[in-house]
Amino acid sequence: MRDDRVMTAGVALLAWYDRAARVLPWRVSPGDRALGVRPDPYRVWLSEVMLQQTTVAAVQGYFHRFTTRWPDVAALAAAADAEVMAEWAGLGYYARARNLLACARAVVADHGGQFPSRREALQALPGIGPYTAAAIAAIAHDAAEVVVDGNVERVMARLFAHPEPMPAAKPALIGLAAQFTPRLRPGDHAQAVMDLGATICTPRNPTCPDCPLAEFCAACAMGLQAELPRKLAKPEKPIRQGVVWIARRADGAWLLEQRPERGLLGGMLGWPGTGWDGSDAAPPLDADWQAAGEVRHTFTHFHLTLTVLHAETPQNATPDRGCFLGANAFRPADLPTLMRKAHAAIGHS
DNA sequence: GAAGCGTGGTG
DNA sequence: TCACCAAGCTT
Repeated sequence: MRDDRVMTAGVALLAWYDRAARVLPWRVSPGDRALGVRPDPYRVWLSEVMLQQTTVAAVQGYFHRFTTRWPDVAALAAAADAEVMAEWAGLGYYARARNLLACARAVVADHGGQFPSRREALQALPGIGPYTAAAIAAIAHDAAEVVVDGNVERVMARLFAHPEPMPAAKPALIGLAAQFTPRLRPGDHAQAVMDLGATICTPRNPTCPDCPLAEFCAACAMGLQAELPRKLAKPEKPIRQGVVWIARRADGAWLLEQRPERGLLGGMLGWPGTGWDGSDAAPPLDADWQAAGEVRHTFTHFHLTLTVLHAETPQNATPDRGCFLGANAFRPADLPTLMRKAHAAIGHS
């Protein structure tokens, strides 16, 4: 596409954004942005981290609870690890929560409590990679950064009918995104592409008749919009098995343990159990273990079938693993979803 | 560079 | 039902 045509397409996209921008709690509307209002970098950062590989619908409630409880980066930096992990429970990719805290503390300790404004400094912080650094710089500071996420890749692949499959196409798509990013309003431009990708130029069944870029789009002209970007087939997910032991003491306390910092569900609370790779383990204490059900759960790269065993234990029980957590202190909502499912499988409160 | 890392929605 | 997918980062 000719340069002036690309520029015209960018203008059309911003015009569409000015009337169709989604209203989101971490955003400044394009109208307010034009008046010089800028979003709070803390809220932009928090939203961007939560939105990594996660839908807006899933993030909304978490964002509201986090910002209510910890309204600024200093408050979050001062929070206890377990409180933040519990608040993140259910959102997934728990390394994000650990990095979130590490980042907040680094901003307080090394940056005087102010988020850096430059992309390079942002990207040096925990949990902030190339995308998130560019997004914060562009959205919070209107820096002329090229913001490339899955939406941008998809829109670029279609707009320019780039046939190369992902992820090999990434460098070329970054180049196209750089060509497409305007010098004026780069923050609004980035958010406009996100909105377009989320509402019109969707992965499946894009609604080209509603698209402000339709007349510029090479894929749409060729009817290829649903085929792009091409992706290589993913390997099949193996099925793994495991067991969890859910013990309830006479006083109502639950036997839980904190999982190792690294790895799956790292740092989260969970029920003592076996590994999920065929490795064996002994129950955390001797008891009359009863089969309570089976839970099926799918992670990013495998399916899991979890056998849930349950036992009532005497008040003086001394487990080999984990700690009893009082009935008042235990909330299923503090557990990752898999562990909530296991708790639900035993069928009482 | 590839693998590991969650979950809920959807077609 | 089930495979695919979402505003990626880390190792």
